[in-house]
Amino acid sequence: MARQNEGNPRTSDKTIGRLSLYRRLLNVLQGEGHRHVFSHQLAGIAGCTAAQVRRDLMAVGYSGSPIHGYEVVRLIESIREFLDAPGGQGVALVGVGNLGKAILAYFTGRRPNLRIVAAFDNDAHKVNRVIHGCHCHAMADLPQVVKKLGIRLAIITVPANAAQEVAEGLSRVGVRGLLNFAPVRLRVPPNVYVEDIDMTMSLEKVAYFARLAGAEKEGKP
Amino acid sequence: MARQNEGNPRTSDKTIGRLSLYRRLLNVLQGEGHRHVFSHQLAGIAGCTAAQVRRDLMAVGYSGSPIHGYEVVRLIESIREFLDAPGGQGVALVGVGNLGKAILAYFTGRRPNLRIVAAFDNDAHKVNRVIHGCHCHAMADLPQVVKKLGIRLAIITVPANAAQEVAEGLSRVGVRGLLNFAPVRLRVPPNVYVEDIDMTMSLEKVAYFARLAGAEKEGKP
DNA sequence: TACTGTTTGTGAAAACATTCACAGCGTGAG
DNA sequence: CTCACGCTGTGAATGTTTTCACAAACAGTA
Repeated sequence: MARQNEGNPRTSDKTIGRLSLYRRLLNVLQGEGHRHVFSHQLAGIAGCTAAQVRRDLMAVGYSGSPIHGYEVVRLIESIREFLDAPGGQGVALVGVGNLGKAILAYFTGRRPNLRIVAAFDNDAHKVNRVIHGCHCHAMADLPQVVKKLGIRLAIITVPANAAQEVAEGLSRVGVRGLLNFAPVRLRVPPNVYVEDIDMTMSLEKVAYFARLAGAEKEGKP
Repeated sequence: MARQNEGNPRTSDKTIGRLSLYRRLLNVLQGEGHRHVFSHQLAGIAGCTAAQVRRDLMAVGYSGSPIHGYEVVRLIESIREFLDAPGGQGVALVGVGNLGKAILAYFTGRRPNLRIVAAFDNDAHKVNRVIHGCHCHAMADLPQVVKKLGIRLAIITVPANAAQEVAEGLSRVGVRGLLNFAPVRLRVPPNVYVEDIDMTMSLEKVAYFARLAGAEKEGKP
């Protein structure tokens, strides 16, 4: 079995993100009946350059042909091998408010490799009910449930003031990756990876750059 | 009036994001009664280095004192002047599904400078109702409403297959910034800024790096 | 067979972002 | 007054990501 090159310079954050994107695009292409794809085509759909695509694909260790480009099926498979945990991973969702529910709905029936297998909330009205196909447990049961299901990933959709405590609780029971929607910077042990989705920040970025774009009347000649 | 330095190297994406973050942290500090703050303190809360904070703050053109650090109130004000449009900007939200509703709820009563002033959907059950404090219009009325309210920013929370069309429609009626939640790369005119929030991609990133962190048993000695 | 056109994979260069490190400053101690 | 301290602002160094540009590969054509 081909061990993925060992002392390699750790694949970057951004490359991983784009690989995930490429895979999704490739699935669409496959659905449309494409057998092969060139780097510049993928780049066109993904919104980046062909060189970027080729550079990213170096990480997964699958080579295309200079004549036919990349074989769609094989490339999808190679990305899957590179990105996904064998056998899939269960995900916990903590905080079943508006956003939490929306995310449950959003992820239901998507990538079967990453399934939300348990939700948690401390609102008695939600506990022990099934919401968008997912059982909602009491917060107090989090440690047992996480351990029993072997959960290593969690999505945090609790209010800002509860997020740090939740993150600590999750880290303590073996969770190694957090997708955090609370507008707070979490302090976690170094073996836990945190990805923040900060909608307020993103919206402010949009507002700033939209304003710039609008103000750019006198462009360069 | 101090014109913001003109031929300056365009302030980066990342810096803008962090400025938004600093502002939020500063608001918390202010609420806790802090009058002054040092770069290293801000860095500690924001999760970056002191040099980074100082470098970012160069963009806003407010200098701290080597003795007291930054005056919280004045710094907030300077960031506000730098980031915000004077008088605030209205935002449209297109697609009032689970996610759209959650976002309406999330942004209601936050930054008064960025308010969602109109929602759009083509589900007759939602049209002409007020959802989380926001009037929902029919998609067909989008051009008129956007023009009448002078909206230049929009949040896209429609299904993937409708997103491109919606983005084009918005671009056509003067919207200059899009916050896109649909898992699609939008093709828009170059004077429209797009920021993507791709939850699937983020979750896959978390899964990948969490797995790496877990596998790192034999660290370096 | 030889030549053409197109694409991959990848060193090298460029662009961009972060961190280092220090001059300069103002305060408080002596 | 003089000194020492701790912080800011920023030039320079370092690190990271993206882009350039070209050798190598090979199908098609004649």
